[in-house]
Amino acid sequence: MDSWDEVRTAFQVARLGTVSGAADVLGVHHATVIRHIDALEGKLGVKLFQRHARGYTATEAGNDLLLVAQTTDDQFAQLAGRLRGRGASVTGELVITSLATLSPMLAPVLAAFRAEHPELTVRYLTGDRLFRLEYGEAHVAIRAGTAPEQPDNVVQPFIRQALALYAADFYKERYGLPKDESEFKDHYFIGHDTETRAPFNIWLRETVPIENIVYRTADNRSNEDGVVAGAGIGFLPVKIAERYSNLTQVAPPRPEWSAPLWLVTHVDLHRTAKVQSFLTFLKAAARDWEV
Amino acid sequence: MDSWDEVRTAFQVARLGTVSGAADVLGVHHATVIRHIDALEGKLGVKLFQRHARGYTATEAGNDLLLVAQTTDDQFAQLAGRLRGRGASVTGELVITSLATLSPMLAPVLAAFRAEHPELTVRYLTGDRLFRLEYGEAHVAIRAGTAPEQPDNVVQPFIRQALALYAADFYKERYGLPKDESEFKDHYFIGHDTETRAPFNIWLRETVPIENIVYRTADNRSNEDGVVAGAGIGFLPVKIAERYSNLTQVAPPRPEWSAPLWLVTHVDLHRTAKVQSFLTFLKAAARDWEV
DNA sequence: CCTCTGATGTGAAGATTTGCACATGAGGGC
DNA sequence: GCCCTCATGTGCAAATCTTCACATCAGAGG
Repeated sequence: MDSWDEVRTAFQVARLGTVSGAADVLGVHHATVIRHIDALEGKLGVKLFQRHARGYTATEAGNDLLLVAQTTDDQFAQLAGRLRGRGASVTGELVITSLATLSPMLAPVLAAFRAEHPELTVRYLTGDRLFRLEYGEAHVAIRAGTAPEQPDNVVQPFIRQALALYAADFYKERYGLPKDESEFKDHYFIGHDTETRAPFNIWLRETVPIENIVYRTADNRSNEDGVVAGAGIGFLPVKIAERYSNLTQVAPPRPEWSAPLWLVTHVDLHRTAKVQSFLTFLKAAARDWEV
Repeated sequence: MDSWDEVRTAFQVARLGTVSGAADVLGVHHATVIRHIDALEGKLGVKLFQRHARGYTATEAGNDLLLVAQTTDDQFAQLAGRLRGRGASVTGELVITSLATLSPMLAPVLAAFRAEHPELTVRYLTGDRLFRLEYGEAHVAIRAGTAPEQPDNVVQPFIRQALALYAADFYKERYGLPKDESEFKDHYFIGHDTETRAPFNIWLRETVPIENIVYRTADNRSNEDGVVAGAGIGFLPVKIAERYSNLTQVAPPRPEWSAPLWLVTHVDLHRTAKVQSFLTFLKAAARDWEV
């Protein structure tokens, strides 16, 4: 059965009883209908209809086909309805991936977005490995660093996350706070263990003597924990630091410290209402994360 | 959803994950598959797949389609199996129509044929009105008289039903029997009420004085009842007369009395195994009905 | 009885679909 | 690191399918 269109044609003929009627419904010429039927009967080796001058009447085989094709027609109609609706509405799954750092900021946004769209299921993926948009693993990715340049991805600038230097009360009581940058050499800092291309990290290594970077971590979460514990002065996103009452801002955020974030979507999904709707929502919510 | 073939293409792509694989299975070029998908997505306004260099992965919409199309594919496969089997096997209905006269002879044949084909349902239609093969009312018709000449019907000569003259015991005891044709003028006969073109009836009216045809009936069954009741000498098919023990053959069957019978089938059904099988069976069984 | 309408059926022209060739790109294995 | 394989994607020619025009036929209605 390798031609579903012919089944569809036969279905309409069986339903309506005439070739001409079926041709009208299908929007094709009646000759086409006749040829479809002939072809189908030839392939199946069964007569589906008895031909007479007043129309086609279905044989037993034709009636059997009618029943099967009727349900198919119904199911396809339902499917088309669902699919067309899905294209224009915000339902189903929305899969977001980002660096784990952004989780505290993103979580309330995702929760609010889902609250606006009750039929939506949010999947928020963070992890060490990069989730690949190309394979449908996510609808939207938030990436840091230099602009990704993969061909099938739609990349747009998001925000520059405001970063500032913070010290915990424990540190302040023990070592005091630097009044300005010139006193940094007399203080202890928290930095990345490995040399990264992150702007604030480069700035840190250029400004502070390497021996003053006394607490080094491998990931952002550990870095945050170190700052909060008073292991040294360290960089934190402003939005994160605001969550702790025991932190004092040592220096206000500067643009040159922050790496740009990028919103990345797959080109196939970028135009969908679901993705567009979320992007708009996200950008509005992120306005005050900016430097 | 006005192109089931495109759904079928999308189904194979969703199932296999690659355009090339789907193209192989479908027996078309991969470019065709791509265009089908593009067309379908365009019509539905939804992305069914995310394209990447290693293949196509289905979106939620694509997975939805996959589920629906999978059942469709299964059902069509089953249907094709049933239909193809039906073309080559003797199952379903077999609808026969004939003059009511033939019922006594036909019934045992139909019973035996059905016994050979347990999946067959026999519908034997007799009645005043002619059942029309063109409208699918019957698979096989047995007609009397001159050869029917409708274009869509396949007509083949069947048999000439052996007719003979019979008298019942009641008649014989009261009037005796004619020794030969010359004594017919002294006997009473049973004939058709209206002038028919049936050969035996024409012969009767030419041979026997009209006033000797004293019992006239409108249909064959009444004619038979009249003969059996001894209302006069009358024509009966030999096969029918044999069923009665109280009948004496007044004159043996003659070819010129009998009208030819014809087997008629609709051209669309004539080549099917069911019809062919029945025709063969019927002709074998009818060999001894012949004149 | 005759016409008129609305069916099916078929050969030829036209339009759409398909197939082909080639380009491009991503992984896997040596 | 490089090649080799196997994907997708696209312009153009070819083949198929569709449409058109016309023929035929059955039945309804005067």
